[in-house]
Amino acid sequence: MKLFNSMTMQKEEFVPIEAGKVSMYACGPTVYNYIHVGNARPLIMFDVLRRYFEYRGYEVRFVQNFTDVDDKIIKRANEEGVSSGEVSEKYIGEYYKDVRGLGVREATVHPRATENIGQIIDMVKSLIDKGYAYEANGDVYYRTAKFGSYGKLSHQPLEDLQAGARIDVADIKENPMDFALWKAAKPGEPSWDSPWGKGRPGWHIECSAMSNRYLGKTIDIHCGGQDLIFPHHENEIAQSEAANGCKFVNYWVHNGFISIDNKKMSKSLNNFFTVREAAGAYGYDAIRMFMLMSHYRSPLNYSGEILTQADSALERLSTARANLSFFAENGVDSEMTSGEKLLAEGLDRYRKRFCEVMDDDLNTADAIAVIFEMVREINAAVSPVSNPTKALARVCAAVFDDLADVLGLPIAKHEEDIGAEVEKLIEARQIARKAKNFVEADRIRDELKAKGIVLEDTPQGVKWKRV
RNA sequence: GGCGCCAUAGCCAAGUGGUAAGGCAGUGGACUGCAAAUCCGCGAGUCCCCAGUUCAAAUCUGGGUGGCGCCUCCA
Repeated sequence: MKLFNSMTMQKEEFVPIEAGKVSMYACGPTVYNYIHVGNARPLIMFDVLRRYFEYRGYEVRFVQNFTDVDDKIIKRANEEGVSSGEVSEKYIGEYYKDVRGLGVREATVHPRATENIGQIIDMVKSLIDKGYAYEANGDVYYRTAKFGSYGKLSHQPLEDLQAGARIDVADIKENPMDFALWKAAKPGEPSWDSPWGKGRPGWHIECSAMSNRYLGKTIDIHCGGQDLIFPHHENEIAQSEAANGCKFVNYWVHNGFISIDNKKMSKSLNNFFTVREAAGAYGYDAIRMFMLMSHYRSPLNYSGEILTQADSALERLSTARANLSFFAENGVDSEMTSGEKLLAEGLDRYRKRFCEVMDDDLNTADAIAVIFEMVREINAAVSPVSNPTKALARVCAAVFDDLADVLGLPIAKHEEDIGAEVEKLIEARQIARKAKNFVEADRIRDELKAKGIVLEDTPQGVKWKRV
């Protein structure tokens, strides 16, 4: 499999540190608000990356943290007159609701910064001991000038970064580019005891400490949004490599942004839609489909129109899958015909093509195209006209489900019970149809449609679906 | 100023040297009592523009134009 590595800026063949295993770290949310649609992209895309590794037989250890102590959380807590712990607890809960709705599986571990203060302090101490950090008025800063390759991920030498940096005259830092590892406590803030007095961790050190604790000194893949490259990921490299004396990450994988009216969706521009809002209007499923339909590194413009398009596309897949369930129940009860056997065997080529495109830097847009092509063939073969066997419908469903599961495509696989009352109406309509009483038949169909149930007549029986 | 990204049909979007995938929308036909769904068919002659390399360029090179991002908390 090839992945685009932001460090080398090219696609590279993925070679795991340990055969058959993958360690992945993703920077998780700072929990002071609902997540927005832009935040959902890495969650969904790296969930797909993880699922695909598993599909290919890897054992994946995936760690995603919660930043649950931070200026913004404290600010929010003060505004609402509650503790910062209450704020983070609330939004961790809301995060899980959205993530479940989006079909994102839970990580192997979801560590919290506040559960790792000891590890963080140890790492800061180690950096001071090695000369990579210094204490100033209860704060501890990273000495960027000491880390020779600072800037290697963002491909900007330290001098260029300094040229663009604003310089605070009263700054206690040795260098404007130095960043805080530990912040001295201010009154009313959550704090922990440390060798430098009471304080709390800086943002960047959390991820270094947690990836080290849960995944080890060197990890296979570190992922996140492109806007984390600088300074966050750059700083993680400086911290981890200085403290551990070895390479931090083998593959840096970054997703592109979601924009609105061609401007980056961001909290600072206040041009974002929360996942909750978008899901309310178009459904969680449409959001996931929207993300999957393009490559994870491409810029993606959010609009209501495209979410509607994504939902329509998904509807076609859901209909096809429901059709397979229908014929698995109502198909011919015999062995597959020779023609069907041939078709069933041919389905493997879709599986193969699916893997080929996914192997090429996780090309989910192509992967979806492969599924659509497969669906076209299946729809033709498993239809009222072809009168297929149950066996064929089941084989098609199995392949369909396998591929859909890799992408986490939200496709309902099993129809729930329709209810006795509706079944009676469907039966009454069938009697009316047989008697050529189409006025009555259409009346019943309209009645059910008003209840959100759409009927389709086939020689094999009446199909229904909720809309 | 430094670094980087993007430009393909009405809309979304793959494709990085060899006759332009896929989806949404639209439209013609088949099927249906009528529908719905489905299947078959139809749409890019400037793949932003110009020049170059090549037997061959959406794809490579150079130069434009337009848009975006990072350099500051941000997925």
